[in-house]
Amino acid sequence: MADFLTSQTEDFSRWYTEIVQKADLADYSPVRGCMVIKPYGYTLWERIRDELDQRFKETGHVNAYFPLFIPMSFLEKESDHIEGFSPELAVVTHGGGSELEEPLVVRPTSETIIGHMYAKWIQSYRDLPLLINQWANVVRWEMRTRLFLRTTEFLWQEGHTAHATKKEAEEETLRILDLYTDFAMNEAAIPVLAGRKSDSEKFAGAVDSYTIEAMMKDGRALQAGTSHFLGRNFAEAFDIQFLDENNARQYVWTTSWGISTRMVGAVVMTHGDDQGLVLPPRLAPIQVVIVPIWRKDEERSAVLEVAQQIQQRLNGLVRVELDSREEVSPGWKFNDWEMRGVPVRIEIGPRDIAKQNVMLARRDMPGREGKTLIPMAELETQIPTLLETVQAAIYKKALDFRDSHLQEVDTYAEFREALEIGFVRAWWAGSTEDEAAIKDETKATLRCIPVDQPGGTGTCVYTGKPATEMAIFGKAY
RNA sequence: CGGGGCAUAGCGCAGUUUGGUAGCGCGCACGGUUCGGGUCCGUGAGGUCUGCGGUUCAAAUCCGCAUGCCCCGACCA
Repeated sequence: MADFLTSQTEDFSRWYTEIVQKADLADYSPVRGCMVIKPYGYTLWERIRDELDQRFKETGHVNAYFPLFIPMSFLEKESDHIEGFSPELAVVTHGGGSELEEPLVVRPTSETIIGHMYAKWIQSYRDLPLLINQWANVVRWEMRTRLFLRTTEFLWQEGHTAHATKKEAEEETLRILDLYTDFAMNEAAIPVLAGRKSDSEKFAGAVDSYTIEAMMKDGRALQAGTSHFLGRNFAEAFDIQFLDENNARQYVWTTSWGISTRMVGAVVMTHGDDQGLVLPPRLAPIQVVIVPIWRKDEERSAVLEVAQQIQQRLNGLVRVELDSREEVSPGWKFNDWEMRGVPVRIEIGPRDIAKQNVMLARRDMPGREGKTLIPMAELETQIPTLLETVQAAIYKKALDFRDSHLQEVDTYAEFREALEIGFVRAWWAGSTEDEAAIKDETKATLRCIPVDQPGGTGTCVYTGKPATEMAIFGKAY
């Protein structure tokens, strides 16, 4: 195995920390809990951002930008909201050399300031629905941080919508949940469980929170995106009212939803292996890398010339890069690009040029079995197909892993045993206190009550009461 | 914020027990060699030993305080 990287089985969490740094995704900053996202990691985030943004636009949303600073008093207007966030707020008390009259909060999320503005902007039912998203940084003062998974400052998008009816707002909440699910599966190749959060796990200020839960390669759960139905909580707190068709004053119904740079961590921990990152082709900053191989000087220019031709032919078709570095050997480059998770590698040397072939190597199938020799003429047709094949293959692999680590159980004894392996699905009719007790006893939390239910009834795995829903439990990040 | 650990070259570490002029591997620079799965050899650059204070003829080493980071618990996208 690779001796430059701790293996996943030896210490998964160490593997994660090492690969994030070695693959140049991110680096630690001088400020506690913060990270620098390096160009390769940021490009990956840009790919995530662009795909999501396109989906938001397709569903009628527009982007705007709201300020970083929020008056402290705004957060206090919604009691659950301030209670949930106050322990993790960064507060600015001084500006321009003197103490501020009212402290400013660095946004942990923007419901309040957006609520304030929506109250101004919304007058009539004709102003609704209002569908705005923003791409922003937010700050939450976390106790324990990990690169991408939980940092003091992180990047995300937060959508904030206002609707005339409860039904519309609930539909919006679920539409976004579907959108997130679709993104996770089709772009990030991450199978997720979409469902509702329990009361104890839901967003501070929400009526209902929905989540997409992903399983990492160590069997632990990662909340990869959330969509909240906020009811009229923020509408009442910020007095967001409109006149309906009958000239009656009504409060709006709002939603909010977000996906953050944590998604980068989800990609890393879903697909990575002992050689390093394995990136899904649709999100990979570099989809194809060309590694030229030569022995003698006279071969060098010939090989490089063909390699450049290949690059030009593929340019525009896929994201391709030519590695013409002379100070490292081809073998070194193979390992280097595998560590960085590039989905497909083209190897081209004098032998191939003589026969007008190129060697293709798949990142998801290390070693010889992932290599295919193809005629050079077929590059334009074979490469895009191969990328889609790899995309499908890594999704299948992740899905098989998830399914083989998710067990359905009837008894609490089985429940505890199954948690050692991964997720548990069980009938559930417990209370918030029961959830807390389970967490004490097993360290597992209720991840979600899946949208897709088997139907029928059963017996609650913990309380023994009759249950109408099944829930997913797991140990979470 | 509670419990534990660590801080020495860009990175990973030894040296600290028993105080005596700073060392190894990787990386980096240069030269050569190699190149179809992390080549090999040589030369070289690089350190207020986290900070402040104390003990001592002498401190990376002993003592005190401070700071930062990592791991384990309570909170979280």
